[in-house]
Amino acid sequence: MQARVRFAPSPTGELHIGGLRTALFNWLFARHNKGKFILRIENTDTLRSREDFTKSIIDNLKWLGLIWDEGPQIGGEYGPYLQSERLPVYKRLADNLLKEEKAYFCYCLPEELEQRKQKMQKAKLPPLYNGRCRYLSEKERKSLENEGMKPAVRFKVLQECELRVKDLLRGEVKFDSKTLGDFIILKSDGTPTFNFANVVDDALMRITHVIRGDDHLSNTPRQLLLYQSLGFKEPFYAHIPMILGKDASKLSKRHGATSVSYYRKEGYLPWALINYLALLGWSTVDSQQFFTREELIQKFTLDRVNKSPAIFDSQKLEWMNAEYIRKTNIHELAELVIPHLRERGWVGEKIDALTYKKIVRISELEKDRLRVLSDIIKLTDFFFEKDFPLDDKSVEKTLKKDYVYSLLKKIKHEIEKMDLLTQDGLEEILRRLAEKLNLSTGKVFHPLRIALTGRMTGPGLFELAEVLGKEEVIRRIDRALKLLIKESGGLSNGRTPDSGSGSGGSSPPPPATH
RNA sequence: GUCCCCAUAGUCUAACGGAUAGGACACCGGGUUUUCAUCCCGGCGAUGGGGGUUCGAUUCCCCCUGGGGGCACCA
Repeated sequence: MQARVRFAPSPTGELHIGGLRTALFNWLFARHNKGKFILRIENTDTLRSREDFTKSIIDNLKWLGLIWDEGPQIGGEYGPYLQSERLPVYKRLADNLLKEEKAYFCYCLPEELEQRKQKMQKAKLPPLYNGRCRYLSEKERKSLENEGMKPAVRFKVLQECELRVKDLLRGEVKFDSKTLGDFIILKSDGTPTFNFANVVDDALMRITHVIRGDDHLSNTPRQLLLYQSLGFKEPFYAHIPMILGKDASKLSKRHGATSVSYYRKEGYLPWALINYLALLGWSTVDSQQFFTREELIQKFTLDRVNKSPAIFDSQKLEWMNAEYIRKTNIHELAELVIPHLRERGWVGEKIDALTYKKIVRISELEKDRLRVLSDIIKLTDFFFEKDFPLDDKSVEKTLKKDYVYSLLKKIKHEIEKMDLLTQDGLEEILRRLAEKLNLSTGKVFHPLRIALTGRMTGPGLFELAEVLGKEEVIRRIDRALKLLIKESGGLSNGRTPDSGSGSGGSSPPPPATH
């Protein structure tokens, strides 16, 4: 028998990290077993379901490469795959249950139910439905109906019995039907509830293995009852551990970003996300960390899925993303980085050959510093903006040393003599200059770095200077010189500069004259 | 409250009932580098508690504790 599994998100929000992990395990299971992976949209909550969420979920799954074999947009022989298009199916099966007296109409109002529930909780009783509408006579029903009451359909939990969930991960889990209580299968507006729609669709879509979050384990006995009453064969179950937030409660918005869209926007690579998530609750004997797609499919089996919940560690995800960025070749990386540059307004829709070359080179230079793709923005402003800001601390600590003014002048002079500013050429000039002035190389490199980039950190000085080009480098040195003139104007008006290095022998720059 | 699930370092995890309890992230130290990052080397750090079973328990059983989830006309 061919394995058929499904991912059945409800479009009441963005695709969630936890949902994605469930989708991933299903997908891996299907691919590993050469079975089918089915996508079904559970949009029976008419109030909260939104079409744009459906679109977004579908879009994100595609982005991640978790492609389904049957489902929205591609169809399949067990469709439709949107629950909102399957209403007649649920109605028909609910009618059958009514006819067989396995279900009954319930006229209780939501407010009544809520009140009763609270009472029972106060009395420290399990808050189950009390069965008020279970034994209504035909007459009573008619009169309620005449009052215009729209009933819900409630499933009758008849016999007291032990329900056994055969879970592939946890073994046999037993439940007592007494703890269940009659539950609604069709709401008064005619839409099915989760337990009902889920069972009906899984059965009709020939789902063989239900792989889903641990939080559904306690729903399973109700579903088992439905399978039996409907005359369907129950599937195999695998309840995988949930993903928790830092405080070990169910991962939710208050733990920070949980939507796949967010990670996509930030610049996480789809496979990094998948690789990281695969390791949350699953592992190989040797604790292998990195997997190619083929490897993961080949190695993934349910029997190596852990039973205990896992805390989502965004730091490790970030590390893994950085690892994958480093493994990306520079042309691919450039392509990945371009949308971020575009969004920032640093490049336009059309990119000419020269700009493209520059982006490729910058990607290469910054590669080791990127943890997420959007980091490119804060790292490379000096490559794209003429008037990038200078870091105050760096200016204070390094640029304002009194030997720097004359040093920068000399560097500028040397550069002006070059035909073309090349990486090697600049290095030679600066090293020679350092030797001549009896300065350590650092003393020469650092001030120039700040003049060119505004900060102490970044790619190799010679490399980045070559990207900037001769003219721009000179312009930036001038900018720094002007700044020093202004600053020292202030200094000569009272404050004394804290003593400089002594070597270098430069005279203090002239006071500003404006 | 009740039912169910879970329990190895801060985090993710490995370990036929038999190793100094292994790996990864984070953290700390050192080295390489013009800086940052990368890279390399090293370090810190765990079987929740109590009972059994056994020659021997991380591993099997029971109790306790702790955490989580369900008990909706949400999914």
